[in-house]
Amino acid sequence: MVTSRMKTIGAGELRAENVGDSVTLAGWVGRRRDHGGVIFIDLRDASGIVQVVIKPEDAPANEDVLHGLRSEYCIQVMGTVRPRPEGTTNDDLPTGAVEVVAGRLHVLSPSAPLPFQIDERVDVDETKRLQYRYLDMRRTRMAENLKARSRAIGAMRRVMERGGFLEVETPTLIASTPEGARDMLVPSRLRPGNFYALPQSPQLFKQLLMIGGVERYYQVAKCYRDEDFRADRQIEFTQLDFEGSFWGQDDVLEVLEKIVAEVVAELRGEILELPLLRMTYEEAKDRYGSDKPDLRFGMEIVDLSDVFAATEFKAFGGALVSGGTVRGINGGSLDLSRSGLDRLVTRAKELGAKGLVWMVVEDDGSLRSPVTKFLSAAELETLKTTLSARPGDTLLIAADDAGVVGKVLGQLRLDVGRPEGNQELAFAFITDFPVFDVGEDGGLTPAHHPFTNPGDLETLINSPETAVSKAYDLVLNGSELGSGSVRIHDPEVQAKVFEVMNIKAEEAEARFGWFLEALRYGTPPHAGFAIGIDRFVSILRDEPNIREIIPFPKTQTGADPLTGSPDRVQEEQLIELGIDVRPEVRAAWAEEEGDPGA
RNA sequence: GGGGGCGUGGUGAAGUCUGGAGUUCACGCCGGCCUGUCAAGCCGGAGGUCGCGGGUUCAAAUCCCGUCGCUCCCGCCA
Repeated sequence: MVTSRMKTIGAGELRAENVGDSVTLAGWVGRRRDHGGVIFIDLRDASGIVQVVIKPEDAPANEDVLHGLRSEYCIQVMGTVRPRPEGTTNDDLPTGAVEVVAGRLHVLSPSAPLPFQIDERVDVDETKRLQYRYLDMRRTRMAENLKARSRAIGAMRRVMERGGFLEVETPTLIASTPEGARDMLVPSRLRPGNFYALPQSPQLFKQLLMIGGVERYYQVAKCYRDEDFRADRQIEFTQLDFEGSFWGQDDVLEVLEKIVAEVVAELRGEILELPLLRMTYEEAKDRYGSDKPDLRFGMEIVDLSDVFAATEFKAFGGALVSGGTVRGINGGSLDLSRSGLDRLVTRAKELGAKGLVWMVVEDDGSLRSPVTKFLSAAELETLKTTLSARPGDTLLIAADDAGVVGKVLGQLRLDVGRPEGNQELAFAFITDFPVFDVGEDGGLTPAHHPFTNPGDLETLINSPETAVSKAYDLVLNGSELGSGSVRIHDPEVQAKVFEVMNIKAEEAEARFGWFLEALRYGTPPHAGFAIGIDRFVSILRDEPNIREIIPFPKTQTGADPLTGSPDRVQEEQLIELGIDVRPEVRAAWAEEEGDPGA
């Protein structure tokens, strides 16, 4: 596979049919088993591992290097493939039926003693792994993840090419837009005091491509958002970004289905059943308390407002009277102790609930709970029926306004029910997102970027809090894989949306005037999507975070332990850029360098 | 900005709650023996400022305060 003048075949490619071949191998010394008279080496390269047998009498010229071979030496072996002697084959290796008898052997490059072992037996501290990422990626886990990432991108490209999409690169030094995530900034030398931003997405450029007549565009695009890190968030990440003209929502979702199915087939060898589930935002919030529901398990949120419509229990009745709701989940056979149940109550309060009612269904069907005495027998019976309660089940009930109840029960559902080690893939498209998120104070914040088609303009203007936009997310196992929307192609609508989103006309003109201008020249209706490749592959590989899928990721504080970035620059560079570091930061530097103990 | 967890020879862990000599285990490393192993085996050896600083104490890896690093989460991520 990766042959050259220095090697004729990959170590991992050797099979019984190669017996008798003279081969030249090159790779790294994995495990070395030195029996004094005979030495075995597991020779590893990008294709896999093969056993090399070295006997001094077969290779007298090598005598001086043989016993000096150490882990991760880079070597070249000229030898002959032969079947392993009876009883010494290794069924755990694809190459286990054969071995290579070494003739000449060259050390191409010795290795210093390793900072950690290359084998998979121990979880090495991640900072150490990142500091020596080039060694970490010799280990199976990282090597396989890099291959999976490459294959996933390859599968995506196949679908795009098949669909006639044009790959176009958009600039990564662009104008800053203060809405949304914080921009990563790059100072300009030619215009001192001015800054580029790195793109949070290619959004406006791909819309310009639609206006430019490209019709079908895609790009494997690096995106940048200067926000805090999470297991599934880095400040730079990669998306498959695509857009189509004369498209509506269903056109986008159908292409997405092809992409997702191709990638799943490539990495999991599974045929995905299409079409994927579609669910509205409202339904997802109602049934799962989340806009990215984990659909691998049930435990749905059930509205109990009718059950307790006339209750005398103040916690429930009070919430209902003030326009709130009572909802519950059947947690199934949780079998929690009293302290375990109390922890759920504490958790619910952390999440914003005033309290949480738990009930355990006893063997005789009666309900054990601190609050049963406040509830009528009829209420308890209806409750059991409504939640399909069976002996052993634990019921969790919260009462408050719908937003709080959804958030609390949605999170408890995940805390209590999320299946560990479940390899199932539960995809869903979440559609009909609201235009605005309504804050606790009733304030409106845009739920999407202002280029999203807001649907019905009348609704947007008269009751913006209920407006539903043509925006959709792709969700997998409770993770948001990406989002997209039908875009605005009418400059009048675009201006109106800026207005509703509290971006003043002069400001919109100053910042997006060029884009409003572009919309005026026969803009086709268009729609698109962007899918997060790091997240997608990390879930398909069952990895706990996206760093395992990124070759050179950053730590939670944005540092790269290998190269030492970010780093201070020379004063001359700052002068050239016309910028200076603020005095308080310089003071902190001085303190750091002065007397660290003080 | 806030909350939780972790930091002990090169690597991974135990020891920390309940203070008493850097103690232990596995891997690796170095040397020796060994001709069919594949996590090779046997024998011997080296290697640590218990993240860093301060405090309490006769005595601190262990208790207290601070700080740094890593990590998970909330906020944030239109």
